[in-house]
Amino acid sequence: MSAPVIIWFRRDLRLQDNLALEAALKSGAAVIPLFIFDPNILNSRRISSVRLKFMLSALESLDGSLRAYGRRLLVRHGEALPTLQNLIEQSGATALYFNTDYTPFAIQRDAAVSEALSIGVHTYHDRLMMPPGSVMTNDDTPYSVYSPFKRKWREKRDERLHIAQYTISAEKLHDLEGLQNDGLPDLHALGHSSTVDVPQTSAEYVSSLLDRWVDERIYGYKDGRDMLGDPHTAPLSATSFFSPYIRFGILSTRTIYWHCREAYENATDKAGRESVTKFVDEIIWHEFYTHVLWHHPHVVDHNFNEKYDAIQWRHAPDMLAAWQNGMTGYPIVDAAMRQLNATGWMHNRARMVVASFLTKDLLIDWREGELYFMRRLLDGDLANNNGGWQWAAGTGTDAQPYFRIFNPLSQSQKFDPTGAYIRAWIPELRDVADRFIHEPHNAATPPNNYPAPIVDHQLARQAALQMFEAAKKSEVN
DNA sequence: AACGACTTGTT
DNA sequence: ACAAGTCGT
Repeated sequence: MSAPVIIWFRRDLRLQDNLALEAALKSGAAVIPLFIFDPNILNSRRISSVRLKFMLSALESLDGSLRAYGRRLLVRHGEALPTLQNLIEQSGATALYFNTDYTPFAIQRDAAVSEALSIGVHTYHDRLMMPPGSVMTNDDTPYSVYSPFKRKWREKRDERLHIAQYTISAEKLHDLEGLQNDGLPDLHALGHSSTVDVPQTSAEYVSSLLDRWVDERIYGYKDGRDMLGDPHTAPLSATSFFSPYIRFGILSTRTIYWHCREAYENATDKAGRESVTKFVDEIIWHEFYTHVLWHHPHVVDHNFNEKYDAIQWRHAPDMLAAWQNGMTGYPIVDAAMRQLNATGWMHNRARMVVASFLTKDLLIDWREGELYFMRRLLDGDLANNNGGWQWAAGTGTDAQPYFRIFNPLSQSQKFDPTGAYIRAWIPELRDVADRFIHEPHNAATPPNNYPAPIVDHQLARQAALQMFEAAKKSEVN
C-alpha cells in the first residue's frame, strides 16, 4: 500500500464540489480525511456554543457520508501544527491538501503550517469564487465601495470556474487502520451547552434545500426578502437560509452560483430574472466583505473609517443587557433578539434594525453588538458580521450615512405589517390589538409583563447625530 | 479631472 | 426634499 495524503477539513465540511478534496483524490494516493479541534479556536472570545453544536452536527454528517463508503473522518485534538506533524509521522503521509481560509487567525496559522512542514502543502481557492487581490480597482487598489466591486466581479469572474468533478470510493479513502482516532466529542466535553435545536446538516437535506430554492423559491426573493413573518407558519420566509451552511462550507457558494445561473435561464419573466440577480448580489456581498477583511485586518476591532475613532460610545451595561435579552420595549427589536437567542439565526432585515437600535438609539459601541452576534449566530462569520455591523454603525466600507437612522416604528410597520413576527417571538404581546402591536405601551391597558420603551427614539436620534458630529469636529482639529 | 454614482431611510 | 461627501472611472 502506497503512502497516503491528508485533506484537512476546516470551513469546507462537505464531500461535494470541494477543490482541495478533488486534488487530493486525483493525486492517486489514499486520502485521510482529517478534522482538528484546535484549542486556539475553542478558547477564542467569539466562540459560540450554538454554532459549535451546529458544527458538530455538520461533522457527524460528514463522517456519515464517509461511512457510506465504509470509511471514517479522522478527528484529532490539539494545536494545528503539532497535530499535523504527529499525524504525518504516524501515517507516512506525503502531502497535505486544504482550502484557503481568509481570516486573520487562519492566515497566520496556515502560513506557519506551510512553512514548518517538510511535505508538499497544496492550497485552493474554494471558499471564494474570486480570491482577494483578484478584484481590484483600475489603480490596483482594493475597493471600498460595493457597487463598483460588484461590477468588476461580474466582469472578471472566471468563466472556467467549474464544479469540481470526481468520484469517491472506498479505495480512494485511507482506511485509517492503526491511526489513533479521537472521534467526535459531544458539546459538553468541549465545555459548552445549548438548548437550541440546530438545523439539519445531512448532505441530502442541504441538497434538497438548494433544489427547492433554485427550482421555485428564489423567484420570490426580490419581493419577499425584506418581509418578516411568523416562522411557524412560514418557516423559511422568503430568504434562502443558506447562511449557516455557507459559514461551514456545508454548501459551496460556487455550487449555489452555478445553480443560480441555471435558475436565471429558467426564469419565465423579467421579475424572476431580477430575483435571481438580486440573490447573486448577496453572494457577491459575501465575497466583498471577505476581501475587505483580508485587505484591512484592523477592522476586526477598529473602525474602517478612522474619522469616527473619536466617538464616545456610551457605557451602559443595563441598556446592553436589555437589548441582548429582547427587553427594550421596542417590539420589533425584542422579537428579533429573541429569535436570535432562541434559534441562533435572525432575518437580515431584523439584523439591520437591531444594529441601528444598539448604535443609534442606545449609543452603544458596534463592537458590543458584533461580539454578541458572534456568540449567538449559527452563521457567525467574522468578515460578514463585522462588515454588516460597521455598515449599520456608519463606520464601515460603503457604510450607511450616519444621519440615516432607522426608525424602529416605521421599520416595524413596513416589514412586519401584521405583527406576525412580533407575536411569534414575544408571547407577552400575543393578545395586543393589531393597531397597538408596534407600540403596545400606547394601548389602553398595556401588557404588564412587557417593558415600556427604555429610550425615546426621537431624543436618542438627536443625541446620536450630535455624537457623530462632535466626533467629526474633533477629528478635523 | 470632471462627473456620475452611491443596498437596505426619514420627516 | 433632505443629507454629505467621496469613490472610481
